[in-house]
Amino acid sequence: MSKPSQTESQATPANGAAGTVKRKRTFAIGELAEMFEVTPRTIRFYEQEGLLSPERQGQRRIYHDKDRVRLKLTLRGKRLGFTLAEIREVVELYDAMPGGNTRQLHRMLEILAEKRADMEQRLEDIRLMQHELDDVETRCRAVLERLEP
Amino acid sequence: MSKPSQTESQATPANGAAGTVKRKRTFAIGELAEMFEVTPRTIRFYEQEGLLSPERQGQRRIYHDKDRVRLKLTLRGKRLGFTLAEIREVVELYDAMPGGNTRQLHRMLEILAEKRADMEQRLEDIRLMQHELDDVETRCRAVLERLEP
DNA sequence: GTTATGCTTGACGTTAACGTAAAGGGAATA
DNA sequence: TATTCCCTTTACGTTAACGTCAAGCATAAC
Repeated sequence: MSKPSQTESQATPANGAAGTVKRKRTFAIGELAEMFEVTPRTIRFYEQEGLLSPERQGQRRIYHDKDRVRLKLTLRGKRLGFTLAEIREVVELYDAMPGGNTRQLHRMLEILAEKRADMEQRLEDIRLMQHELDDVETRCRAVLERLEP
Repeated sequence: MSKPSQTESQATPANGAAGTVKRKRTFAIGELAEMFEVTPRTIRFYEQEGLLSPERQGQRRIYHDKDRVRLKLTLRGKRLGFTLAEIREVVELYDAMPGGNTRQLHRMLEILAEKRADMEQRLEDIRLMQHELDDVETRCRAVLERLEP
């Protein structure tokens, strides 16, 4: 595939040594980028699209663990073929949840149902694809068997 | 989603009535397009990209059942997030299979293994996503419970 | 001090996968 | 015969999701 279908490659934790107070770990954009094997540009782009809103210290962006999690979810959504707009829609509603009005909550349930149906369709597609892979491989090996003793 | 995640909506079989010889059914581009809920443009584009090679009668494209199947597989591949280039790579090798040399066959097995790994990653992503959906829905309903008696 | 590293904000470029409009052919139907 | 469909090719337009400079700031290392 063209997409980096990895999960998250833990970078070396620069702070938070054993025996120390579990200080809130933060990340620079480059660290986060390396973690997930994306470019800083990608992360800035996601921010511009309303998917992330990191803290600032002066100019610099400071990412907390919640940002890291959100990035992870975003990338997972991408691997599943969701557009950034779709992901943002969920994210925004999710942020508005505590204290969200009833209408928003119901809208959220609607979206959840849609996504769920989507996942089911994807599962079915994957199952079918796997069967085809099995099929092709079987035939492939059969031909090879006749060519190589 | 933006994508038409449907399977195939059987169009009315214009020929092949009961009791008739199972005449090879063919399709015009418009019929095929309607079947899969895509535009003719999309189908022509796939041909241009080497994914389809329909028969011609004069100018007109005539699609046989094998073309229909190939289109179906292509669209499934798309729903799974494969690029047209990736799909074509498999399709081309698949066409070259009977009579294909050993090297090609082994290359095919390689690709199959890759795709298989990809499917596994996708399954994992879907499982994780489903859990998150469950999670969010639970919390969503909890909040609603406190708002609506 | 200066060199290097890593960050910042523009801003224009690129690719995939089509969309859309123009101009025309041919057969069937009114 | 004229109109209506459905098809054809050509060609330029569009959108999403970044890539790729360029120019500049700040801090850490030498």
